[in-house]
Amino acid sequence: MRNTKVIKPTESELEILTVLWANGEATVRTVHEELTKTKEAGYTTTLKLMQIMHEKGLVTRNTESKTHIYIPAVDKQKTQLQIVNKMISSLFAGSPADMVMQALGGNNTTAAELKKIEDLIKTLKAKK
Amino acid sequence: MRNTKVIKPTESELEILTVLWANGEATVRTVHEELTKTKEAGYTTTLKLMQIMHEKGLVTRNTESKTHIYIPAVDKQKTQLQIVNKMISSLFAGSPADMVMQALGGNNTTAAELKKIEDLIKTLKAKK
DNA sequence: ATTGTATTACGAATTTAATCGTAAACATGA
DNA sequence: TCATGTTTACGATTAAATTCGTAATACAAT
Repeated sequence: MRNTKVIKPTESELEILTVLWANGEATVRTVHEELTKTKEAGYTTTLKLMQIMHEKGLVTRNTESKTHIYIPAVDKQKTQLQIVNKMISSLFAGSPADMVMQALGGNNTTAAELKKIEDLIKTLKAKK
Repeated sequence: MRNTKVIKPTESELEILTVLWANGEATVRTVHEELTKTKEAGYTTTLKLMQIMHEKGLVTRNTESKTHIYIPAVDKQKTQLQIVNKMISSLFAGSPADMVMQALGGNNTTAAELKKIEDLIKTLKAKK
């Protein structure tokens, strides 16, 4: 089986991946500016993190021009699922429903969002 | 406002909290034995973690008898919600529905669980 | 060419989390 | 009392994640 090695991104790495997923690809500067909308960070810190991510294989990069362009190398859906599943098993006794109830119950979820989920459930039930 | 300081439990601390929540209270030995069902861990490591949790205020403890009894000091629902919300905002662009769809879609969720969620949504919609 | 600016590379320092060895305190039972 | 086992306390070590200073490199403008 290939790809047995599951790389677990850290908190900071996830933030960076999120920017990359949203943009398809990005320079360090772009990522950094996106991040600093939310939190403090030095430029070289972001750079270093992205270099480490490259070593880990979380991203690839195009180094043709001096300003490197970073591309996410892990799938968004897969990564999200991996993290959500981990949380479900470690914090919700393996019950997705329990987790969903927390997520929906505590949040001011909009009617539109509830509808989306309802539809999803219908689809899932149909598959059974 | 009181309780401004939000303590963010680490991964290991969450595992311990989960045991404490399930039991109401527990000794280090109980917690440790519960943990080692799932993973490797030395007794003093578990002890140390629980002592640190006590320093942080994540647990209280009764030291009347030599064998101390630990009691969770943070609310289960609140803590779960805090973590789920953080994940929604950092990894799902703030959309609970997106997160739920990942959680349900990728998982082999049982029909019973789907039903539970459906009911929950009905309740939430009724409240609007 | 020279200067100024942006970028990468490198490595060190710091911080936080996790692990574990050892000793002291205490209780129990022989 | 003495030996044994359990528990706590303490501190050191390791490991992982994060931060950042500094230098080298490239590029552009003058």
